[in-house]
Amino acid sequence: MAERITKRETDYSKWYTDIIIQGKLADYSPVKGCMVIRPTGYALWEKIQKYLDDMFKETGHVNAYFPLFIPESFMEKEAEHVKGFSPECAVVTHGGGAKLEENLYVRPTSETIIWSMYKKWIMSYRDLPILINQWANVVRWEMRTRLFLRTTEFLWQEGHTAHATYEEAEEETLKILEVYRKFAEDYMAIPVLIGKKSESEKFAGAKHTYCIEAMMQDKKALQSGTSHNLGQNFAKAFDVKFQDKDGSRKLVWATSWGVSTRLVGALIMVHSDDNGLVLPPKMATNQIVIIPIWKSDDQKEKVLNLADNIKKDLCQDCSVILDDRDQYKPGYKYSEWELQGIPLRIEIGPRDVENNQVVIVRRDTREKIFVPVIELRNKINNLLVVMQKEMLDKAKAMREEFTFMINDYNEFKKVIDEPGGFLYSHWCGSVECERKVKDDTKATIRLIPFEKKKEKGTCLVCGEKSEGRVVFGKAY
RNA sequence: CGGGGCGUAGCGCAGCCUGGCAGCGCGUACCGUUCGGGACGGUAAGGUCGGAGGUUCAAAUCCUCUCGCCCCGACCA
Repeated sequence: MAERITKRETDYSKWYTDIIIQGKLADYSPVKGCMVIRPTGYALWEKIQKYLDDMFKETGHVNAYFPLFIPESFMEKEAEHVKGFSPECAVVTHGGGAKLEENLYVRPTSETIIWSMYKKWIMSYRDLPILINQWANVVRWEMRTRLFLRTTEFLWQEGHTAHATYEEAEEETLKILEVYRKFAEDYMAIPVLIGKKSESEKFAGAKHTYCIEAMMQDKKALQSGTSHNLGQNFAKAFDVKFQDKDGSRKLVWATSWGVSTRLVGALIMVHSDDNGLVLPPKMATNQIVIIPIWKSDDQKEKVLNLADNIKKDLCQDCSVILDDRDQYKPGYKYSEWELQGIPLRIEIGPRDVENNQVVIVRRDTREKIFVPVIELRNKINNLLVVMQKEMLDKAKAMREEFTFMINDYNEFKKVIDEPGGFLYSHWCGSVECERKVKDDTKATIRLIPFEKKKEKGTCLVCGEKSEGRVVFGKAY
């Protein structure tokens, strides 16, 4: 008998690792902090890439590719940026057997090398905007790593745009944030809060940072995507100016934005259960697995015949696998496919052939549904839509259950610890109070919500005036 | 970097205290019986006991050094 997955309530962290290792999504590699993304896990990343890439293209962006290596001097050009990233960079000092003239940083993010190129490419307002995205790997030498959530090397996309005006850059920043929100909710079935990061949480080198934040099943927050308005910081650092219509030379405005393989971690932690991965239909490589059941050869022929026909029928709408392996019993197959998160399982046995029906089992609810063969295609298509919606609704309901309005700091400390969740509280805006909350409770300001209501209140910590609530939570 | 745990068959582990044939479970291969929620019996293959040095007639076991990984914390997407 194969090993079971650790229950969420026993050890959430172990459960998460079990899902990934046993579900064959990824494996530990020989290199510390780095993981191998296995085909099952990579397929999820490919889904993410496919949908997002389409959305980026629809909003006018194009893909390009910049080098993995960044000259040390480039990193040092933007003060905040180098301060934020230097400590966590891998640096190449030798190449071809000789010490390099100048050290090369393995990119932790590509602003600097990209803006060194934008300097060459931007002369006139007619060259703007530049709307480039790249799919790439980056390296950040984190002290502690976790599969998908934080690995030394990870895959991501990074958009880097250049604009003539602040307003245009700001519009771009918000447009991408909306793309991220829509993708998270409509495809991954992950409800997200959108808002702005506080000064201390924003990107190193940004004017301000917007983000999407999701709640995991352990009530911790996961920053799932960021969109930065970089102002003119990188234009200044790399001296990127353009000649405007009126003949004057102006600094270019910048944005950058990204999501990473961390999203796979989010997908796992939001939906999965103690039996393995649970995938919303749109994120699954295959939506359906058919498990044929037989005893005699005579039954086998009849069952497989029906299964084949059903597969052909359903393949018109979605991706279907027929698991006709002879060496495993049905029960084993059920467990194996549940581990893989396949949304729907169709069981076809001798009794079903006789009654001209099949059994459908939903992965998310594990509900068994008996359906006449003639109604199957409609029923399946309907179920896939329903599941996609209900998974989002379920995640949203959980988030709402663990969202609290907190006015008193003692109560805050209690609630953040148990049950935990998103706490909406007043904050005066000072770094000191933010810091104190973090030191006392480990909770940080996840975001300052856009829908922040004008509401008079007093800061949770110092009691000074506040104009509205911000969202606190413990983060990954 | 601080704290904890662990390196023995592909995976999970026992054996170490008290030195004496390297074992168990799962998995794998083959044969037979099975097949509607992780089947069973039989046979077989599979090992530099993380590495180096030392003590000893004899080391997985005792001593010294060393390398690596995982978990918790600080840091971070």
